[in-house]
Amino acid sequence: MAEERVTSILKKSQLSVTDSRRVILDIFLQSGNALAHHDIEARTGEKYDRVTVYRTLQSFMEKGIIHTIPTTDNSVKYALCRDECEEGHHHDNHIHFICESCGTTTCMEEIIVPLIQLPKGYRASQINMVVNGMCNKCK
Amino acid sequence: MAEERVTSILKKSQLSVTDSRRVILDIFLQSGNALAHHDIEARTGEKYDRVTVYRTLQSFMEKGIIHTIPTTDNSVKYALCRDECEEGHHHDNHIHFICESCGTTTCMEEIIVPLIQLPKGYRASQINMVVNGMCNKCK
DNA sequence: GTAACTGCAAAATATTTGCATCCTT
DNA sequence: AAGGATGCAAATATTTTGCAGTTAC
Repeated sequence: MAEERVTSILKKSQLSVTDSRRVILDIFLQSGNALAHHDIEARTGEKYDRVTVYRTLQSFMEKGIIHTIPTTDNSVKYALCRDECEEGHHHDNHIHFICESCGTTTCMEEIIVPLIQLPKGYRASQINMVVNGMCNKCK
Repeated sequence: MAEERVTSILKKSQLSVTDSRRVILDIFLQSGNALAHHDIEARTGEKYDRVTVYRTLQSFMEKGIIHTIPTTDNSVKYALCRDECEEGHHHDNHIHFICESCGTTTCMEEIIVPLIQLPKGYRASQINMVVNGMCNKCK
C-alpha cells in the first residue's frame, strides 16, 4: 500500500487516519475505475462493517476525495476526484464512460466536456457527461 | 385526460390498455418534467399498489415510452421519450437539467449533445449529459 | 483525555418475487 | 376463454440511525 500517499490525502482532508479509511482509499488509488459499495466490501474481504463502508464513503464524498457517477441504471458508483477536488471544490466536469459489456466505469479525465448553451435564466454549476458503449477491451 | 393520445401510445407499444397505465402515462404527458416513483404514487393518490407502479414503469421503459435520468444523488427519475423512442429505438441523447434548488428535472430536447472524441477502441452507443444548476424559476 | 470512529442491532426505505384473482382483448 | 395485469403478502436489497465500546491524536 502506498502508505504515505494515502495518509497524506487523509490528513490534507482533515480526516483522522483510521484503518478502514486507509484501506478503502488505497483500493480507490489502486483501481483506476469507479467502484460500487459492494465492490469495496468485496475488495476489503468484508473486513469492515457495511455501515463503516457507508460512512467512510460519505466522509470521502464530503471532503471531495471521491464523487458519485450518474448512471442510468440506478447503481451508485464512486470514483476518485482529481487533485483539485481534494481541496473542497469539485471539478469533476469530465466524461464518465460505462462499458455495457463488462460494466467497467471509467473517468476520462483527459477529455474536456464541451460547453453548451442553456436556455435563458438557467445557470449551470456542474456538468456531467455519461457515455455508454463498448470499452477498448471488450470491443 | 387526453384519452385518445394515451390509448394510441399504449396500443402502438403493444401494451394492453389498463387503468393504471392510462393514468400514469397521462401524468407523464401532463407534467413536462421528470418524475420519481414517489411522485407518481402521490399524483395517483396512492390509488394503485406500489408494485403496480413499479411494473408499469418497467413496461414503459421496455417499450421505450419513458427513460431514466442519470443523477448523481442516486435518485431514480423517469421522463417521457420523444416520439422516435416509442418505436423501440432510444434517441434520448439530450440534456437533462436538474435544479439544485427546487429539484425539478427537465429534459432539454432542443439542445443537442455535442459530439466528443473518445480514446481509441472505445465506441459510444448512448450519450447523456446531466447539468446541475439553477433553473429559470429559482434564479 | 477527548473527540471522533467503529461495530452491532435495528429501523427505515426501496425494489423484487410468487401467487391467486381480476381484467383486457 | 386465455393471457396478461393487478393486489397482497413476503422476501430481498439498500441505506440510515442510535448507542456503547474503541481508537486516533
